[in-house]
Amino acid sequence: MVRNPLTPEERRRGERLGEVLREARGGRSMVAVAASAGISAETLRKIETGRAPTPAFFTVAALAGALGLSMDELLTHCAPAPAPVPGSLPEPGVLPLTA
Amino acid sequence: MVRNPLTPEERRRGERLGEVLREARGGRSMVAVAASAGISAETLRKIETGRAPTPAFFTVAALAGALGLSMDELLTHCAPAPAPVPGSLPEPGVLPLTA
DNA sequence: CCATGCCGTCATTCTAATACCGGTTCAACC
DNA sequence: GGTTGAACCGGTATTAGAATGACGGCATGG
Repeated sequence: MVRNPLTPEERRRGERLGEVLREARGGRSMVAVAASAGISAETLRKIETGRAPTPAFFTVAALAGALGLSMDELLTHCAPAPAPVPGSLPEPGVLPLTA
Repeated sequence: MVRNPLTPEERRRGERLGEVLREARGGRSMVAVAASAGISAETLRKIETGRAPTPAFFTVAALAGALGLSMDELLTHCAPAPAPVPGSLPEPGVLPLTA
C-alpha cells in the first residue's frame, strides 16, 4: 500500500511522547521553548497534544536539546508497555518497534 | 510560511545520517535490516541515500534499535560541523538545532 | 480592560513512507 | 559464454501526514 493511515497504537505512542515533552517543559511557555528549539509554537503544540504523532527525527532532536533531554531517555519514557505484568493478557496489537 | 522546502544544509544533514546508518548496517542486506526494524526496504534505501533527509522520529528509533545504535550517538555522528576551526569564517546560515 | 498562554479549526505546501518498474553490477553456476 | 540470482540504484506514482501560518475562543492575572 501507500502510507497506511497510522494505527491507533501509533497515535497513542505519539500522545505519550507529547506528554513527556510537556512535562519536561515544566513552567516555561510554549513560545519560549519552541523558539529555543528553532521550531514554531504551533508545531510544538501539535506535538505536545499528540496531533502530530510521528514528528521528524531532527525536530524531536531539537526539542530534546532545548529541554535538556536525552533521546534514548525520551524513547524509554514514551515507550510501549508500562510493565503490564508479564504473563497476563497478551494484548494483541502491541508494536515493539523499540526492540 | 508553510513548510519551507528543506535547505541544502538540512539535506546534507540527512545525507550524513544516511551514511552513518549505512556504515552501521555493515554487511547485512537492506532487506534484512529493514525487516528487522519493521520498515520497508524502499524506505531504508531512501534514508540511506539521503533522499529522505528528515525521516520520522520513530522510524529512526526503530532503525537505531535494529542496528544496535544509540539515538544520542546517532545525532552526534551525523552532527553539524566537523570542527571548523572556531574563529574562522562565521558561515552565516548554520543550523545548530542539536544545541 | 488588556496581556499572556493555551486550545481548535481551517488552509497551505512540502515531504515521508510505500510500492512497482527497469537497469546495473557482481558473483556463482551450468 | 550465457544466465540466473542477489543486492543496490534511479525514477515514478500515490496517500497520509508534518510543519507552518492565521483567526477566534477561553481562561487567568495584573
